[in-house]
Amino acid sequence: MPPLPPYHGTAECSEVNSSFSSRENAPPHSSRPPAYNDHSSYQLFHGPSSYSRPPSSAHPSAGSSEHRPETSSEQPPPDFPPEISFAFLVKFADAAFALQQQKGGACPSAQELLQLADPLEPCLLCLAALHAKKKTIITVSDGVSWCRIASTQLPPLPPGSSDPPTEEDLNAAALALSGCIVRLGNISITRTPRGKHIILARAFQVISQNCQALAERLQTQRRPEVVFPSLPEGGHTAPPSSSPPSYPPPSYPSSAPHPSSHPPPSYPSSSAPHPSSHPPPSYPSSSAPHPSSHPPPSYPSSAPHPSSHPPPSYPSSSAPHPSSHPPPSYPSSSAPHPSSHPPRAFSRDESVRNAPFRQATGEPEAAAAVRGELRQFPGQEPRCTDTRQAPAVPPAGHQLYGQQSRGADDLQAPAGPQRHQSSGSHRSTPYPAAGQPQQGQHGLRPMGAESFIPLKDLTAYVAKWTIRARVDVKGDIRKYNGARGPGQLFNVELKDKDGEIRATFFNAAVDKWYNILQEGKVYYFRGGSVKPKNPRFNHTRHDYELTFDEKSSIVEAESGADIPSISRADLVDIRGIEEKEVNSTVSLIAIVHDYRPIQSITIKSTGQQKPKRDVFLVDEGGRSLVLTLWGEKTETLPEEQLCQKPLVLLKSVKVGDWNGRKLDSQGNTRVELFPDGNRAAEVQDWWNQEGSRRGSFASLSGGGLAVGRKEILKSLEQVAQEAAQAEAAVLSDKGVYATSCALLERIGDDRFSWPACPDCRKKMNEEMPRCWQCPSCRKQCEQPNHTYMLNLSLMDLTGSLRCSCIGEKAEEFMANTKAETVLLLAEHRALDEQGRSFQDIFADANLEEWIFRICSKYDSWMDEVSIKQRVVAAAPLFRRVGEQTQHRLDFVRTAFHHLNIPLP
DNA sequence: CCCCCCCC
Repeated sequence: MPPLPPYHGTAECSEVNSSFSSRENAPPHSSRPPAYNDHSSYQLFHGPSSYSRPPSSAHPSAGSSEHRPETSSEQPPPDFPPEISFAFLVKFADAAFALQQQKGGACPSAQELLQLADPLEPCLLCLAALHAKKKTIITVSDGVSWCRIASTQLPPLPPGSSDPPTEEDLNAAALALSGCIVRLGNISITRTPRGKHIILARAFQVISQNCQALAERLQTQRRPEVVFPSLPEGGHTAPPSSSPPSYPPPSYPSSAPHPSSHPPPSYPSSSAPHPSSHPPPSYPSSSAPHPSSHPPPSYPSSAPHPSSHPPPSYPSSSAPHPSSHPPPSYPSSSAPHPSSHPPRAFSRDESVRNAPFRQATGEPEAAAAVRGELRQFPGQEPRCTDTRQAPAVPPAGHQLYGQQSRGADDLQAPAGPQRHQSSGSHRSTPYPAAGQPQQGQHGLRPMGAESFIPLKDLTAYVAKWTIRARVDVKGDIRKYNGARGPGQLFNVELKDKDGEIRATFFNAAVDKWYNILQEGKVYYFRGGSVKPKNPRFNHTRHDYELTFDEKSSIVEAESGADIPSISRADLVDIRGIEEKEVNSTVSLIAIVHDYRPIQSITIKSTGQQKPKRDVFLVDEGGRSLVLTLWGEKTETLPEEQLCQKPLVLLKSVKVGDWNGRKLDSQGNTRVELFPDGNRAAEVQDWWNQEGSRRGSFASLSGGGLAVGRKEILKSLEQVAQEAAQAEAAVLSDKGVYATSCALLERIGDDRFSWPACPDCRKKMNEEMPRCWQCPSCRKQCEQPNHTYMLNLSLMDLTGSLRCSCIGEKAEEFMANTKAETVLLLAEHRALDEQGRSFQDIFADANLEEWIFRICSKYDSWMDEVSIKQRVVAAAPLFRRVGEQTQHRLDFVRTAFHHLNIPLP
């Protein structure tokens, strides 16, 4: 297709103009130019093209036209079929606007918009098509502009094709779509994190094949791509309208009912599997045609349906606009615009300029941050050629410690675990020169008196040495089975003023020294052996390591104030951990703002039990991060401390990547309550003044899902494929985990919970009113624990995926409402405090984009084993469609203003 | 002489 821009792979395209128009909704108005007809607003947003253009006097959208793409000034060919139009997308706006009026200014819900847009079946001329990666990419035109639409449906195959069809068959079939008029079913528009728009058609159907000549003619002419007005970042799925097409501009009065120029679509409604002669492409396990992608429209009969009801005519005398926005009086076109949204230009370029997400949209910080990370994954749009890259979201409150001077900022040496009780008193202790041991405070002259050497000077070639060092970290005792039988050992990390080294104690030395050595204290060490370290296991800043035995000499030193405990330069803040590589080691100071009970975990490899406790850390960045304390480290933070939300220093914790980022204690982790130093004071001050007043913190890990930079996002197709290819052992055990960015198209609202046993979670039976029994564990209680089991339909460019979501995680999709509440709403047909019915709660969840953590596992039901997907965590990506609608409505007002049309 | 670092 030489005149058409090359296909870049992702059906990215084209935003069809979904902006708002006045059209039929516009009242008759004296200033309205005669040429202002059904399509003038289309031009307004679409650029100077094609359809009859309003005189420029009525079209003063200054500042916008120069941003528009060059568009052809041609009319569509006169023989162009009337059903072909992009206007269906524009219609949506009218209907939404009308609905907003009806709702007294409130935004239509996503569900309402969806119903407005029903049946979502525009007809367009196919100029070109191709089939790739189970997608059919159709380039369609309305005679003036073009866009691409992706569908997961196969192109219709000629009879006699092999089954399953080969790639060649599919490509040939796609090619044959050129010149056909296709009806596109079940359309949605989504916006990718990088601002591209993707139009998806769940299904398409060829309704006429004899427009080849038309298509060829158009293919040889350069025609503009349809461009959406630039929407705010976070722009989102807009179910477009598809009322009976109205092209070319007819001359019916603007307020008249829409002439229904077409018979109702002859194929079943969009919710049914498409009756194509060929089955839809089959994805592993998940790709069956969506059985109920849209509920049957239960649209209130009084609502204006764009295709069946005359749109409201908004008499100019009507009451003041009930919108929450400034009453738009719009006295004249020269008056300052009252809208908070300036007239917008409608080019992609502008959407780039608007890119700084948070500022532009007030989007929640977490979502912006997630998106900031998403921009790190060009793989999400593999062939995306544009270079726009919104600036990374700067981590709020982020501070750099690396450049700080040492010394004053360094933490002072702790005297032991209860250091905070004697804070700061060591600071004035004069620093003794190395090699000149001090007189003991009690006249005691320790054996180190002869001299000691700095750690950094210690090598295998120093014959007889004494060192003076702090036990910076004392590791746990570890049992092992070596070549020479079982043994035990522990490590310490020794530190002096300007060096560090690791030392190990084996077997008898463990018995002798483990209890004597105390973390944080300073000792003179003598009689150890020095050997080169193995850098694979030992990451200290020293080339050697030490071994002490039971005959070594270790004597506590009198003071250690000269040896800083930890340098501020070594401390990271929580936001900084996002950047850290998985498995790296970090140290930080933070507040423990929450904690979980100690659990006993069975270690898979050994079968032994190990205690574990999750605690939640926060610092002035406001991000929460979970730290798992393992084994004996659980004892470092006892409950009575935890409940006071203490300040802690964590030295050498490992960065993990479960649900984003987390931390794990290691054998050599040091946990210190109430550390000293500037950094400690900083965090504590923040907590005292601000943090402690906040109820919750956005999580970098744990409950909510934050996608770390290193996380690879997978398409739903990949998720299903990789699950299908995974080892059976993994699928039946842990499951295969993947993270995906997708649209939550719908949550099934029939059977969304089960009465779970509070003890074993099995389904309980109600033996009699207020008497439930668990058939599994025999527990009896008055009230079961109603637990969500949601059926989610996810959708992305590559297809759809059915997932379940169980338990508390599911509450996130349900406006944080408990299953029991939703059940009650359903039972009593009641409304909650926000006036929502149970269907509203489901409806409001639809069409939101999330980052999903999906676990694929074997599941057996009725003796049949299949792979099931479960959402184990999710982070919202964009704001609601409804919010976007609000923005678009503002946009309409601006347009009305510029057209000199008074708003009703 | 160890060198494991865990669980959802």
